[in-house]
Amino acid sequence: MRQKINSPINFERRARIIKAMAHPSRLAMLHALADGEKCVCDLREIVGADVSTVSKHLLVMKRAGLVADRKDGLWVHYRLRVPCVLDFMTCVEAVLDESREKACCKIG
Amino acid sequence: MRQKINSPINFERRARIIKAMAHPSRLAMLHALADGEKCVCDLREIVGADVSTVSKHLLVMKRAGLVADRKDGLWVHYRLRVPCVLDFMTCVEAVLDESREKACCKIG
DNA sequence: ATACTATTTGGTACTATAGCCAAATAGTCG
DNA sequence: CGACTATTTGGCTATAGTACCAAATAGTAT
Repeated sequence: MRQKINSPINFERRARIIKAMAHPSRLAMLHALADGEKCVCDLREIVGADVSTVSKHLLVMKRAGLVADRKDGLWVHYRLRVPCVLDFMTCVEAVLDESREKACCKIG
Repeated sequence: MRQKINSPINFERRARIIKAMAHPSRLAMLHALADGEKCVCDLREIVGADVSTVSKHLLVMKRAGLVADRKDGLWVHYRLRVPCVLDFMTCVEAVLDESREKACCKIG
């Protein structure tokens, strides 16, 4: 049975997913995964943090359902599970643009 | 001059916006604002928290550029500034669906 | 000015998140 | 097995976010 769109429980579930994206390093990783899966070591280089930190970030995103992993020998490869999350960035940029407009160019 | 799409500073800016959405009450408010502006008192009823809490949530979203406010006598009306943020919910639901599928119906 | 209403701000207690180091686990290769 | 590499986990500290109450602010109306 489907939840009502505006039931509190639904907002909690959605917030968990959105929260899992709400970190610069995690956004950078999602962006990097756009062109295919990457091992933790690759992602570590991209975000430039301790491997353990990166691993924990990935766990957060995995639990949220944003990424999936695949073990291959010593390496664990992560991949985007629902690529549409990246499309959202266009809208996020629109928020930034709108803010810039209001901050610098509006008269009165 | 435009920032490179994957510059660290850009991920920070985007994370700030996404973080401002990453709370059940704030999502509920954004959803409620879809059909036009609402006063703080309306939003308070919708989320069922202390007015001061609601006010602080709104400040977070205002600073992020998600909502704008307009004073009218005693009331302050908030409105969505960039409605496309709500379109993202379709994708968030896809993440939830994908998770449900993997959890319950996949064989092997 | 006083009484009243809507909203914001300050303070504080509580919980959650992030980062790093060190240690544990898992797999490869000689 | 022992040495080595990739990743995860545990533990700790620092920082950030949340919620409520109480007090301050702002506007209306008498």
